[in-house]
Amino acid sequence: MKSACAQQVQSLSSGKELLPEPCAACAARVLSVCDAIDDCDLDRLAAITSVQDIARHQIFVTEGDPADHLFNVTDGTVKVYKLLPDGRQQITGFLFAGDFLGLSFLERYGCSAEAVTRVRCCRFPRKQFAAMLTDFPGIERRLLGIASNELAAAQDHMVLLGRKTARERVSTFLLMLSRRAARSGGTADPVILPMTRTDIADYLGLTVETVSRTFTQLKKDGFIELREAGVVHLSNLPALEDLNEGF
Amino acid sequence: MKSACAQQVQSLSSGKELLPEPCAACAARVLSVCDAIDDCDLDRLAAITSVQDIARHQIFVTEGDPADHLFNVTDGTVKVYKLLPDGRQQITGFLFAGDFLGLSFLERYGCSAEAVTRVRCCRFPRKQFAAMLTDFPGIERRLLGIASNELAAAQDHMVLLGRKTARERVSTFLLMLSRRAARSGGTADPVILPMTRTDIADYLGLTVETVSRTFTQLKKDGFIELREAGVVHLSNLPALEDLNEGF
DNA sequence: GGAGTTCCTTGATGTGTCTCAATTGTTAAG
DNA sequence: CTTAACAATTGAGACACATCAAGGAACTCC
Repeated sequence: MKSACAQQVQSLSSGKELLPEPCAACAARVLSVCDAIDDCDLDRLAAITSVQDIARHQIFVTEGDPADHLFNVTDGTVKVYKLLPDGRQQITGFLFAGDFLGLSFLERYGCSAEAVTRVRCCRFPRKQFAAMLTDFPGIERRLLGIASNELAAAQDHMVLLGRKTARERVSTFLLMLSRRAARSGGTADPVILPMTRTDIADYLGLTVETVSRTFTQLKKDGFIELREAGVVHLSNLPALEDLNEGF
Repeated sequence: MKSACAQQVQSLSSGKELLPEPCAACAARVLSVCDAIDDCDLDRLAAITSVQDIARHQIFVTEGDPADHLFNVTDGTVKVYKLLPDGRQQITGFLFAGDFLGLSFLERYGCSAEAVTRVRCCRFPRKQFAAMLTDFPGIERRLLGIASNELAAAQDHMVLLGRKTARERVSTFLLMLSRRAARSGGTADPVILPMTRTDIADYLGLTVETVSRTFTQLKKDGFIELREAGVVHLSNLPALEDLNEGF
C-alpha cells in the first residue's frame, strides 16, 4: 500500500486514465483534512490510506452500518442521502473533490452514500484515523471547522426545504453549484450538473416533474440556457442572484 | 465573577428564584461540554464564565453579528432560527438545558437565537474559550461529538422538511420532544410544549393553521389528548411511533 | 444500425397545504 | 371585573406542487 491520496490528472468524465499519486502531490489536498498535516508527516497518513475507485451508481456507504471507514473524495460526485421506510428519499448533500465523508463520528453511518459519477476517494479506517488525532491535534481542529461548515450548510438547506418556493430552490441550487465550482478552481458560469433531475428533486424536496418544469420556466424567463445535457449556462447571473436576494 | 454554571433548583416556570451555583454542582453539566473538564480544573472554566438570565422573547444572538460569545443553556427553551429577507422564518432547532449554542466556530453567527421561555445560560467569550481548547483537548473531542450529533439531527430534520407529510412532521416532533425530555431526566408522556404553534410551524416548515389542524386531527384519531395549554398527552404512544415507522 | 433502457420533458388532473378571514380561548394589565 | 393583546382554532376558497400518463431525447449494448 504505497500510494495514497490521488491526484486528478484528467477529469474522469473525459475517460482518460487516472494516475495514483502520493498525498504530497494530491490536488484535492488543499481542500481537505489532509492539509492539516505537514509534508513530513504525510507518510504516516499514507500508511493507513487506501485509494478507491467507485463505479457509477455504486452504493459504498449504507445508513446504519458500522462506520468502519472515513472517506475523502478526490474526484467525482457523491450523493449522501437518507431513506424513509416506504422509499421516499432525501439527499442531504452532494460531495465533490476535497469533501470529507463520515463526519458523524458515531458508531454507525447516519446516511448512505452513492457514487453519482465514477468516483475516486481516499479511504481511512476509522479507528486508525482516530488514533492519529491525538498525535496531530491540527486534524481535530480542522475536522471541527469542517463540521462547522457542514452544519452551516445544513441550516441553509433547512431554510430552503422549509420555506422556499420551487423556483427559489432551483435557483439557489444553481448558484450553490456555481460558487462551489468557482471556489475549488472550476468555472463559475457554465454550471456542470453531474446528477440527474431525480437526484436534484430528492435534494430540493420536490418531484422530478417540478424540477424539470422549473428549469424550462427559468429558461423561458431568460435566467438560464440549456444547450448540452448536464450543463446550465447562467445567462443572467445578477438576476438569478436577485431571486435569492443576496443569499 | 465568582459564580459560574447555574444549577436548576426549581423550574423557572414555577416562578421560584434561581440560586446561582458553581460549575461543580451544575445539574446541566453532565449534559454539556463542561463535563469534559475535571473537577479540579473547573475554576479555570468558571473564571471566564458569566451567568446570564434572559427574558422571554428576547433575541440574544443575531445572525451575521460577530460571534463573540458561546452559550450553554442551563434552563429554559431557546429557538434558533434563520430569516429570509421577506420575513419568512425557519427555526433550525430548539435548545433545552444542557444544550450548547454557538457551534458555528466561524467569525459570525449563522443563526439568530431567541428565548422562548425565560432562559438561564452560561456565557463564554469565544476567544478565551478557544484558548482553553489547547489545554483541554477533551473539550475539543467533546465539541466534535456535539457537532456530530447536531449534524445527525440536522439530517433527520432535512428528511422531515423535504419528504414528510404534515401529520408525520407533527408526530415526529412530539416523539422527539418526548424522547428528549426522557433522556434529560424529564417525563416522557405528558410532553411539555413551551413554544407557540407558530414556532412549531416555523420549525416544521408548515403554517400555524396546518399545525393546529393537525393537532386536532391527531386528537380526533386518538393519538393525543390536549387538556391544559402547552401540554400534550400521548394517549397511544405505540400507534404514534407507528406513524413514524421506527423513527 | 436497431433495440432496450434510462432520462427528460410536457400535459391533464388531483390534492395537501396555504391564504384569507372570523371566532374563541387565554393571559396580562389596569 | 373589564379590557386589551396575543394565541389557538375553525371554515371557505385558492394555488403550488404532486400525481398520473405519455411522448421524445440521449445513451448503451449487441
